Amino acid sequence: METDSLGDWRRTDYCGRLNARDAGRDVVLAGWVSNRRDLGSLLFVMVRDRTGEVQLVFDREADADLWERARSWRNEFVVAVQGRLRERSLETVNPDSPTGSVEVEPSEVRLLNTSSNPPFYIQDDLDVEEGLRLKHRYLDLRRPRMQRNLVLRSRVNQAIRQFLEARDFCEVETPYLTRSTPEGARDYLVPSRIAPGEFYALPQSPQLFKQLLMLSGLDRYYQLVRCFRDEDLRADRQPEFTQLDLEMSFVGIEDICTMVEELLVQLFHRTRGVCVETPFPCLTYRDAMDRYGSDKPDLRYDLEIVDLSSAVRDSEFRIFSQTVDGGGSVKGLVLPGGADTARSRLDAWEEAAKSWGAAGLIWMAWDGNPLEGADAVRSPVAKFLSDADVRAIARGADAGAGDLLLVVAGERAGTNRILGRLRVQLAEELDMVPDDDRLEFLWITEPPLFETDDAGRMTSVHHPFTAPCAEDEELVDADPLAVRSAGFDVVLNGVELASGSMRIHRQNLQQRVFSVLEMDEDIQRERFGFFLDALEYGLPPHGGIAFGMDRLVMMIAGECSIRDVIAFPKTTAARDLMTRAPSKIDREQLRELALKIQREES
RNA sequence: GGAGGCGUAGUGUAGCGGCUUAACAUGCCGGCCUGUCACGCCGGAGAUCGCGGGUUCAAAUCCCGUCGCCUCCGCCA
Repeated sequence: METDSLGDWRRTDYCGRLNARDAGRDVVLAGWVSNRRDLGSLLFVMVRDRTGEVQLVFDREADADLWERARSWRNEFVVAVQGRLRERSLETVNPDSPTGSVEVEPSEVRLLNTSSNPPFYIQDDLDVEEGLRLKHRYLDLRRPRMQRNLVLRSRVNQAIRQFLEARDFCEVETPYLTRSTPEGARDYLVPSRIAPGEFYALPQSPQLFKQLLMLSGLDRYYQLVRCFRDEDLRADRQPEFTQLDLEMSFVGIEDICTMVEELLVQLFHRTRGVCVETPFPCLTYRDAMDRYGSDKPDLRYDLEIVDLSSAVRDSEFRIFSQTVDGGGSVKGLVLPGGADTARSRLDAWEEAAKSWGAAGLIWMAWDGNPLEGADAVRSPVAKFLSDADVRAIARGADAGAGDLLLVVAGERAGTNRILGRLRVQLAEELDMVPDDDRLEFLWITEPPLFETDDAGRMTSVHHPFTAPCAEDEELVDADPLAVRSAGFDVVLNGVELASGSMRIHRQNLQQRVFSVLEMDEDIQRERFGFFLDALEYGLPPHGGIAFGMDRLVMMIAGECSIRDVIAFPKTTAARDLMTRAPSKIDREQLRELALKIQREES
């Protein structure tokens, strides 16, 4: 099909911004045909650009030649049109469209490019396999909703920069080709051509660089920076992701937190027009685990974990009393009005709890008034419980008639974890998560500094540069697992949005922490020598935080997957279906990098 | 590494041993239509049922394997 050149035509307006106030003007528009309605000698064509769409009207009686040309247009053809914008007559106004009060009467049109029929409709309420969207991402991104998300993301970035620049933060770029520092996630590695057999690692975060910038005296640093972690993917996790990384010198936790709250208030106000309340509620890690069984609890619903340990300490039911005797916990969740829950569902919950490591899940349903004692409750263990037990449990759980109590007994941390997962599942299954735009921010503070991994080795909960709480510093060598860190996370609706901490700024403490992590001096020198050297030259007290930008934008956009706010994301197998990366490389490239591919064992 | 779900015209689904020449919707192509906006009406084309193997007289349908996508667990300092 023959196409025209744009020539000297220049767009005067974006389609989506036209309204009745513009009526009477001559306009030049350019965009993609989004829809045609051919009524015979009358033809309506919608033209779409980044901002929206507007209707063109071609009338054979008005201009047979133009009408004939427009009739050959198909969806997604690229067109430019020159014409008069006119107000629609009252009966023909479309109240559902932002530009529904106007239409364009073209005087001349140019077909700038044709298009094959796209594999899916370019419209918002589409329901196609995500793989197909990713393969044709450039078309997926033509959808208004995706464009809105990209524009939103740009605005968020802009608002962040403006906020931080106004507070004397300085954006510094740090290297992507850097040194592998084992610990933490798997590195993405880049072979060096010039140094055969040696590798760069892509940064898991600019952590050490930003601390060194504090040493340099930059005082306040930030960066919107790509980070890389070679771990398995999730709906909220990509192998390359963007962080808002920032660091401040001569501050305490509260300075960083206050500033972050102000930033979030401004961000949500500017981009979504909502008021975020500050200060955010604050939970210690321990409280969060005890009350919600999670270090990122969703506070949009209650369903708090109740501790029944003291209520059942002297219970005749041995499983309860012995658990408490042995230092464990008996805890539960109360479902108000849940007494009539179907047996099959209770069984399914027990199965789930067992799959998470629970010895069992005991349910107690109060059909009558709990004060009546054992007669009022139905439970598989009812026969083991005395009247006094049942009353004490009901009191401890604050359960009333019609309520259901789900109980797990066992070691404290495990019990919390299991109930925490059950809490999330119950909330989803029973529709307890409000579907309004509620935003429940909170801080989680004082997480442990260390934990042990499966093999019993000591590892950092956050990273090895996190400072311990001042009052716990003495415990670092003596009882490392008891040490609380000066770390803090921002949680929003059950999603970890940001994680920060005060950092270690004295070499001696840093070395003690490395030692706890079972790194002897040789290993410390080999892995972090440059950093330990630097610590001799006056590192100021400092701390910082890093936001997951993909998650943040996802939350602001109201999307459920970070893939919907990333222009070109990867699948759960870390593939790019559009470019088909990763891909094999040719022998010559391998040779140049001094690499050999080991044949797969079959 | 593990668990689950999905895979059938361009797209979204139905069919789940033989009533199928694989159905429906939408998109696409053609025709008709002067106020549509999910336009409408009429007609048409379009599918090696993801791939490979097996069971069976007979497989889209059952079994095994494999690939791809999604969700979750492990993992993500």
